[in-house]
Amino acid sequence: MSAVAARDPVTELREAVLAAAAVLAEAAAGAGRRPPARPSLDQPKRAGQGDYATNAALLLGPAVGRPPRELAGELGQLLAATLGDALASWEVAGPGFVNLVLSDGWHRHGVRAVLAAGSRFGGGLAPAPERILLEFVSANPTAELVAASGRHAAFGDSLARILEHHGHTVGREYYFNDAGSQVRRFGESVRARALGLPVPEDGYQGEYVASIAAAIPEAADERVEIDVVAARAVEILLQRIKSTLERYGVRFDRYFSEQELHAGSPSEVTRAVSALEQAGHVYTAENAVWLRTTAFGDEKDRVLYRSGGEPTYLAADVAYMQNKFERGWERQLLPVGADHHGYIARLKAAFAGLGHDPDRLEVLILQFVHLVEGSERAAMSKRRGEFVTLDELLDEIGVDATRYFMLQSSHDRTIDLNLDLARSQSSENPVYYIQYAHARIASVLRHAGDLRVATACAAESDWGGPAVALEPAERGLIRKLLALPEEVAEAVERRGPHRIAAYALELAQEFTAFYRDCKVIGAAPEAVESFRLGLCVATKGVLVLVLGLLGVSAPDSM
RNA sequence: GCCCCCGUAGCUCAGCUGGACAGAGCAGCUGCCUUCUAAGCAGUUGGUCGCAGGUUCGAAUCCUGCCGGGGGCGCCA
Repeated sequence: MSAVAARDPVTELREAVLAAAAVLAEAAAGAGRRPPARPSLDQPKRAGQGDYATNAALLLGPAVGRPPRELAGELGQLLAATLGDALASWEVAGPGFVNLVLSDGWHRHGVRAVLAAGSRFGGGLAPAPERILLEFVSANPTAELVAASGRHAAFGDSLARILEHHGHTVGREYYFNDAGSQVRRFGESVRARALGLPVPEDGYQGEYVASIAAAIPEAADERVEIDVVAARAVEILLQRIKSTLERYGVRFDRYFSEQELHAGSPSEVTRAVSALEQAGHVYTAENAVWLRTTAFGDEKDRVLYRSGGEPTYLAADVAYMQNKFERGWERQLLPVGADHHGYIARLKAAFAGLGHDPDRLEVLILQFVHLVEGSERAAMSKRRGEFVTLDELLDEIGVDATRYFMLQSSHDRTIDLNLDLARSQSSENPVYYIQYAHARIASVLRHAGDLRVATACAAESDWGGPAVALEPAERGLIRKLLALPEEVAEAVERRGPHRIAAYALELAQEFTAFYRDCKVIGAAPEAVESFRLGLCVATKGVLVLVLGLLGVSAPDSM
């Protein structure tokens, strides 16, 4: 818990509102009485409704049996007393909102706070920091990464960055299946290609398989076991996947091989299943070994070992979850594709069966990325080889546009990707608008010169007093900067990087309005120029910060 | 049949643990480059928030039903 970071002006303001609401609640109904819901502190969209507005009195009214507008008046008086000079004016509005107008001094102080916090601004606010393991992408190394993987990669990477900024410790892992039937099938497809034979019906048809086969001299040698060919092929593909991810700016702490879980005696899979067995959740029927997931709300029990004795993927997944837990990760996040939704219940059941709190395993569903051609929806099947690879997408529209495109939508919304449209519109991607704002600031600062900027940003610099009124565009930009802490908190709470993408765009818009209305270089008196330079530096810092959270670059010129 | 997600402006989407006349980008139309970057700015056109009920002082937001789109219901993952 960072005391410095917690002292951002909006958090202070929110605390003041909560405190005032609590005073009113207690006065009405005795100590211990609290408002029924958390009062809002919004920035109203419409002019004339204050810089901030709270519905505290509206929530309190029914709870204490008094008219909201009357309570709102008392709330305003309490706030005026608490906030002193920071509050320029307040009013009761509508059914009982309290609209607050903050002073120019409060706004100037806000810019100082942003500058002082630097790259830590808006961060470190997690009330209870946790050790979180985020497993994402985890695409099987039987094909190159497809465009849809770009969504998973961008989502997971950005979420990790946001969680870290909020104060959590995050581990990023890519789990890959290098055992089991799909891998064997892949090996068979590679061999078929090497021998010039038709690829099996249920095999992998894509052209890339031929290039893999060509890279494995022993693939055509039928004396070499298929598992060896499969292993070599997996190794090659994993390398390709890693380089694509690197190009995409996505980092993993570890690539976790499924085979690790099957190795040793007893293996981790064996140990995990034993643990479930000792807890009484395992039984044998029809020669197969079953996990009683129905005891935890699943609709039917699931097989751990098939009748032939082979472990299922579920068995390995259970072992991996246990492995993560034993390494000290207290929360596990697992973004998966929408086609895995039926898998959630059994994973949570197994997690609970191992004795863990199922709330600490969060499976997040990412809806699909649909490839659209014209108005047709095209299928993307890895086996048939009909897909756009992530590399192709990056070739076409670049890393920054791809990441922003993937991150701007909420994870529960399907993304339609029209390659032609993406190509023709890539220059209209909002990401460039944001980057452009950053480049403009960089240009302004270049014109001012390092020395001038440094003196302007010094803590003791003169930024003008009450005699110099701030422009509306300045005040608006400052409030947008100060909104970052709650935006980050919101993005964390919802596991929603798209909130940061939207915020970045709004911030760029506010800056552009400021740039339009407020000349920086040469503004008079000098204190105004100093203040505006400080505001530019603060804005640039926050843009760098949020673009960083999205994994997007912040160029100094465009 | 059962389960999950979505249905907001011509297009792509924010807003959805209820709040004050519905937001942005793009596209369209009209203007603006001797002025800190025109990848920009100003103005303008455009929406019964899928439909119908319900809860509420107040519903795009919560509940129910229906319609439409996507996905899932194997000893595949």
